[in-house]
Amino acid sequence: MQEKYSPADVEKAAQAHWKAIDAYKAVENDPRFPKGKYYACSMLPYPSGKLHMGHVRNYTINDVMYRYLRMNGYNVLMPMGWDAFGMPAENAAMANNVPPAQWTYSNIAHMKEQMESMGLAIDWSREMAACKPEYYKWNQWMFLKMLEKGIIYKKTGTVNWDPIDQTVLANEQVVDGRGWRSGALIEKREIPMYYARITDYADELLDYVDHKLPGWPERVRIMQSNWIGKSTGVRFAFPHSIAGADGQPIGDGKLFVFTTRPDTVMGVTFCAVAAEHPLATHAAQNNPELQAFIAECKMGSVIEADMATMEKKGMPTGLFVTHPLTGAQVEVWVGNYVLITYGDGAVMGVPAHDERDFAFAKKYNLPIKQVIRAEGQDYSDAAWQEWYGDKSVSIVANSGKYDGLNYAQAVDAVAADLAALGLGEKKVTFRLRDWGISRQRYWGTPIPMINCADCGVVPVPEKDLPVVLPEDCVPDGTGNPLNKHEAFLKCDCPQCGKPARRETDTMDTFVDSCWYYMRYTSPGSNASMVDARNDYWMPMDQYIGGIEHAVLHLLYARFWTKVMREFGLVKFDEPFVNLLTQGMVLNETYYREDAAGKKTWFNPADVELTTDDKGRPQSALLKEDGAPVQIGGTEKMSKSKNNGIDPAAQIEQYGADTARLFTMFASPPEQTLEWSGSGVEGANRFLRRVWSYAYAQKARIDASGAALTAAANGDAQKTLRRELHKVLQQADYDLKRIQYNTVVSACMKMLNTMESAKLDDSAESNAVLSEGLAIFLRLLNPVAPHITHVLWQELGYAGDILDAAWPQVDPAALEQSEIEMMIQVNGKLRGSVKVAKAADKAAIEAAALAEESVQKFIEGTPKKVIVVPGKLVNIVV
RNA sequence: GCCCCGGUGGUGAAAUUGGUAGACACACCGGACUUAAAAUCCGUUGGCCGCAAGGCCGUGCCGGUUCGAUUCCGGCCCGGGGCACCA
Repeated sequence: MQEKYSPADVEKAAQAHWKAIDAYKAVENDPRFPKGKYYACSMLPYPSGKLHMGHVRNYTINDVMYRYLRMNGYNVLMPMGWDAFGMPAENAAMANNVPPAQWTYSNIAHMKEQMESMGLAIDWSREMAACKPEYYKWNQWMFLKMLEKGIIYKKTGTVNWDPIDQTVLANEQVVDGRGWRSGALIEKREIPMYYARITDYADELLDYVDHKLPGWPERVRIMQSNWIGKSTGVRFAFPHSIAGADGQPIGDGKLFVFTTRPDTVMGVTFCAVAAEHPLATHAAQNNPELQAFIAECKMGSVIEADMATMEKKGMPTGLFVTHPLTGAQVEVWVGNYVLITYGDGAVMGVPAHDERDFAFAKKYNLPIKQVIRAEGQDYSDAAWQEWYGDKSVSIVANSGKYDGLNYAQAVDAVAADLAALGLGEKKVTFRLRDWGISRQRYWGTPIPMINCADCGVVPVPEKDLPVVLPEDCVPDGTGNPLNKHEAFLKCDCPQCGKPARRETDTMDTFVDSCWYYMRYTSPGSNASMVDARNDYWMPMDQYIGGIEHAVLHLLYARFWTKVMREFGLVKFDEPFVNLLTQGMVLNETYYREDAAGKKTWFNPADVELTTDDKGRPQSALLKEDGAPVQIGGTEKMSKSKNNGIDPAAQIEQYGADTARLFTMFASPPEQTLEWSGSGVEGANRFLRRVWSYAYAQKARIDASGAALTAAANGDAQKTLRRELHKVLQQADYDLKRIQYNTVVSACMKMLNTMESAKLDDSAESNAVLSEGLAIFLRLLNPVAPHITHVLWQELGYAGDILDAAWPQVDPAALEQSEIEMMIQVNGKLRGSVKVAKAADKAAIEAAALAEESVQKFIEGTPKKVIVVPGKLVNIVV
């Protein structure tokens, strides 16, 4: 055994051993693991080139879970794969004139090496990459099945066009009116494309996320719920006879609106339509002023973020529609706050009971008619704002036959009357849109369709799948290179056999991540996308990934699963039973600002900090030139702030165990983690101490554990055993609730306890020590698998620590004849007293009252004495 | 604007969900070892008062419930995230 801890040697040896025995290959129904399967999976990485700290954190959490559960008898699966399609590869291709395929495959190779250097328990036999035909063939197969069932359909629609990336984005990919990757202002374009009917599943997706996913974090459930955005109300029409250019009534003579407050319908004093609404277009024909206003609205609507704060503006169209229940003529306005994309692009205006309508009516002097009062309140003294939002107390008033009805009654009555007129019905509206999956991009799954001059758009027959994406293209920034790839384009029409052209659009890469975690379960499955093995592993027991995927990926994957269920491919409703969203990794930032205000960011590794006597940072100097830089605060590690720490460099300097230990120790998995160079040093110092301690005690270790039963009679022995088992108990609890930072604390505490134990040289002491180290190494193993693997061997413990049984708390070790109880007087800590463990309440009370240190706080007889068993005594005076 | 999640020493954090606040670390300071430095080891470290024994205060702020509140309730302040003219 080496005297000094050498991470490089230790990790090389451990990793070679794992490789030699194929340690992490998971087999269905493996008899070695009696507790059954546990599928713990991380969100698959994009192969950007190298690992970042977010990956390290993600996979370490996954790995700790794996090792803990395996030692507890579970058949654990931890797979890995590559989100290998997507735009960065195209951008890199343009920059370096290399095909995306080549760039991607070499990145995968490099990142895989880095993962191996972390000592992760990955079953590589299940590795997948989204850009491999054997994978994306099944995207195409699902596409065709969904097309056949009408779950995918083609339509020409207004789409978000990203002018920098030259592609269409889903609504979800547009953030504040800008492309989620490029940051470019999004334009509207009309493009034919394929949509998936996720809205058909909106109700079920909402129901499960609201009520049936207890293993998901509350905030993710709320985010999804908001995203789906269910509203219940009534959709109804205002009849009219406004005719268009063709002489026919526009919209069949009906102006449809949607409202969640049909109980206020008698208070309508105007209608407002979106700038894009047919009535607006019609009215503008001979009205240049309105034309200009509509143009202004369309311009403004590009930047959604500004819309919320934008002033409510409108203009009358001069057109009138008929109120369906009163017959009154209602003027139609164009309003800049009405969205063409929601409902029917038109709203009824009830200024008395809607904040926006109220502001609008005030501004343009439109009538305000109150038709709601609060329960128990007079009609006259109710101000609209106070109870508009609270449907539970509103009563209809000033509305003829509806007077006196509460919300639910009014909705029913109004809906029934509108239905009788054939003008409306109850309706549920969602914020969620159908998912546009076509992308005008090269590096993705080809959409398996063929355009034939005679037959039109024809699906590729299943037998001809996969439609293989050529891997030799180099995009040049002028659109999709497939459009120039004759060998790809050229094909025969499956229907008529005549020469035809292939569709060149590819699928959104979110399709790839919809089901990859199921493909892991069925590697090599050629006859179907997943096989019987999927039934064994899925649904996934634990999914781990970043909060940034709380809506998009997780919603699409849930949708996809439900479609697969419909096709009989899976038997469950939801793919992910438990979800852990790990926190971001942060680091300090340093910058200099030039005269023009442009900031240059410096990597923390190149900056020297000076601190005051409390250790607070005072100033920062760039190592290179010794001149000061500004301290910019702690932010998410990113390229743009140049505050990333390279995991490879950390592993090189300290070893993987140190990197793992630090990332687990610094904060709980779900919280943000602040990088700290000295914290890493501390983690490394701990592992060096572990090694030195094991080295020093090696001669005393009796790995057989034979002497233990007779041992532990001395006070020091008992105390040590008690401490160790107590800490183990706590650590077990923390492992179960995935609070790994305190598990590391527990390891540190154990080492401290063993080091300071005052043991003699007896065989009994040696036995206690042997037990202690065996517990300690196994507890530390999930976090630091390499050093514990080697020490387990060096100290002569039996077998491979990987499959050692998890240490069990010995209740006998925890037993104490005497316990210390705290004494409070009026809730304030005043002293403590040792009492026999078996002491009854009266005895404890007496002992507490007799305690000298507390007596001076007690005058006369105590009013009351509260005894909390095993904890404390509170004396109330 | 609405909806979430946070706020605890100089710093990261803990407190098994109402029972000893600050575990475990980092940093700082002091000491040992060393010719010296690094490494290592030992010790102090929430604030205030006090020579000390000890006392008082203390988990963003103000109240409340309770024998007892970081934890529960009400109202504010601050930070982070999500949604945002959604009818």
